[in-house]
Amino acid sequence: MPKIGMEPLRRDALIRATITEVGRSGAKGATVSRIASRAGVSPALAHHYFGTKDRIFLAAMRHILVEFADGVRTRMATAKGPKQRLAAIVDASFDDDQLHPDTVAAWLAFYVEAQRSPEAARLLRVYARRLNSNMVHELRQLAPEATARRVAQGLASLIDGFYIRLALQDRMPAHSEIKALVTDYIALNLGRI
Amino acid sequence: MPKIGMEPLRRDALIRATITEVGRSGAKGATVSRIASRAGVSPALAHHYFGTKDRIFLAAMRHILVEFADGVRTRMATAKGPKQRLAAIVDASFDDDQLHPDTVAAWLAFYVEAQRSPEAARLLRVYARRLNSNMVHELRQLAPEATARRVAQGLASLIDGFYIRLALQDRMPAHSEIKALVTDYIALNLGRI
Amino acid sequence: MPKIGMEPLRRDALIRATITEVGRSGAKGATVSRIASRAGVSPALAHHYFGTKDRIFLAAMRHILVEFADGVRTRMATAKGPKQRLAAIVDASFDDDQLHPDTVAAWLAFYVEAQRSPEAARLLRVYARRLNSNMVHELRQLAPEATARRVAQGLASLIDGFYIRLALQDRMPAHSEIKALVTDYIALNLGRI
Amino acid sequence: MPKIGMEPLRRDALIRATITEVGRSGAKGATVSRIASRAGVSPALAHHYFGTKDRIFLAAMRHILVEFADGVRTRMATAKGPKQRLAAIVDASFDDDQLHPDTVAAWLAFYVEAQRSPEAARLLRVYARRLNSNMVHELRQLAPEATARRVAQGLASLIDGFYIRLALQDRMPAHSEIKALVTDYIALNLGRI
DNA sequence: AATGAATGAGCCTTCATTCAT
DNA sequence: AATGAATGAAGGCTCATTCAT
Repeated sequence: MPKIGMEPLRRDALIRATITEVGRSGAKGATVSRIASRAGVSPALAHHYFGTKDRIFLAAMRHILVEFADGVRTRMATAKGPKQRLAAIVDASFDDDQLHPDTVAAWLAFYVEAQRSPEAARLLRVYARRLNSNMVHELRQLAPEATARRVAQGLASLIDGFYIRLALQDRMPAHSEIKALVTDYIALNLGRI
Repeated sequence: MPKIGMEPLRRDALIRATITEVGRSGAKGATVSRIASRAGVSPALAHHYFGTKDRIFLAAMRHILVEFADGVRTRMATAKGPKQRLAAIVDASFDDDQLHPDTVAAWLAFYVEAQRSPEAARLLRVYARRLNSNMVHELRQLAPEATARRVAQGLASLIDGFYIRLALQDRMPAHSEIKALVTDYIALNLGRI
Repeated sequence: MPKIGMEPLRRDALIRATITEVGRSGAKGATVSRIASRAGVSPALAHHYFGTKDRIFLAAMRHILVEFADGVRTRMATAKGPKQRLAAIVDASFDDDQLHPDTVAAWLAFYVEAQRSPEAARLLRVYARRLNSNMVHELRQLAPEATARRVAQGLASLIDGFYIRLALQDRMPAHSEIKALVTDYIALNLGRI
Repeated sequence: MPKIGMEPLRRDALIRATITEVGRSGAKGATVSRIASRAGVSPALAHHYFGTKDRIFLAAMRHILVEFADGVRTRMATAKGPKQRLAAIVDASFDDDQLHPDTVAAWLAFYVEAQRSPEAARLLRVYARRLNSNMVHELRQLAPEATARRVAQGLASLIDGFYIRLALQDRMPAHSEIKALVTDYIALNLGRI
């Protein structure tokens, strides 16, 4: 019983199913069949909407990045001053939604997949640069240019590092503690301001 | 031209080929055929020596971890005092050998694979715990227990973060600069000692 | 030209192809490729419908056993008295359909395969017990319990023995003569009733 | 440490290993490697002595048939009169050695294999004919030619039938009971002589 | 006499993808 | 709009067999 206006719903369901499936079964285990079946549709429909598996993956990646960007933007809107705006970025990174195990695992899997997909790499680059320029822009108001660039590098690495460890290591600190560690990093680097 | 005593040579060649292949083609693209052919042998021989693809991967992972552990141990041997010993760990982490693009990529791929392989996860856990206990042990001589544990977490995350970014991001700082950033992290946290 | 409702047709074709192929090439020679190609489909489709080769084999075995059971049931329906019902079993066993060389050979091959497949063994056990209880039930009306059990054993063995010899020996008697030999066995054991 | 005069020992060990292995793992599961390893030698040596796997199997089959023939011959030597000589054949068939589960299973497996190996089929035919002519020869002294031929057929089938059922069915009667059933068959057919 | 080394051939199985309906 | 039907291509793995030592 085909209905009209189903397309956006199906696309969304498939994207969510992809993230969950990649998170749980890994990039290798996430077959089109499984993704489709999780979304409640046939594998053929997934191809109908996305063309290839790569494009399904790409769409899912884009979805994750957009959600993160939205999280940053929302928090930025109400933040006052560079310090609060830096905190907004950190907050968005360690938002409970973003830290859902499936999402973290999927993020990591996509991250790695990106090494072989130029398009995925481009996506990641765009996001990374935007994030970096955001950080540098705020940091520059608190420290010299060179320091700002340096701290931005460290900050991004620290965040990514916690992500990968959350995905793979057991015995990790609580989310709140992680956030505190990242915030500390900023404070330490800029001196007790 | 079959000779005797080939086994260790073949095993080694296959392990190296695995690391290179995983680094370049990813965990998915690294088929037994490609690995074997890179090692100059038939796929059947790879199975003859390792049994399954999983075990080939495991052996390669073990190889990477052992090499890293050796690097740490060697540097530790000549290091004097906790600060130098911490520096030894950082040094070993950013050794030029360890930072070879193929190795970094392979390390990352294995890291992710570990989410589905209990045995690989175990390997990683052992290595992570040893590293952590090493760090904590040194840090405890420079700061209170709680601080030591906290800094060790941040330190490990920072290192992992740089690794993943080295594998995936362009425009990364020079290795020396990265090492400086990590060293700074320790210094900042322990106060200018 | 894919049509709808193909599944039962394909399953059937594959099962028949399996029996023929196992009969002609043996259990070892009957590869999924050959079976599929005999059924006019790709090997992938065979897996699509049956999952594994084992399950294809199992389905084929079940088919043979069900056909035999049907033959018995049909003949039983119109048989009057225990002697006729015993004859019905013998008749069904040496029905021309059941005695088709491919079927006999397949039956034998499956019979042997069953030694390593618990599920196949279970299938065979069920069929053997049903057959035995059928025989004993009829024989008991013509002779004491102990005799009935004994003759049922001999009868089943005699039938199986002729089967295996039909599959493997040359210079076998005609089907009618075999049937007479089996019928004689009953008569001899129960006395000339 | 190669020794001289090892050949017959190795051949024998390999043949025995083949029978055991085929009995336990089936014709499919009995690989040259497993057979060789059970015999305590390398797979290469098995080929050195027998050339191909088929020839190893053939040798094992021949071994079983010869052992059976020896059993018959030995018992025949001391048997007096046709009835005792028929009993000798039955006795040899249900000798405890011949009924060892591995041997029965192997016998059956070879029996089936023979359908695809002309040489194995020839072996089997020779043995079957010799057995048949033995039986007929004795029976002819107790009954008319036609009866003798008929009973010989039934007798051989009954024996083969018990064999296959011993290999595959559970809940079989004791060996002694089986032997009695077979002996009864002869007596019933020849009248209470 | 015996084996470690090595491989070609082949099998089961999976999966992304296409197509007619 | 949606799917069942179907397959080509490829991958992991096994095994009989060969060969130099």
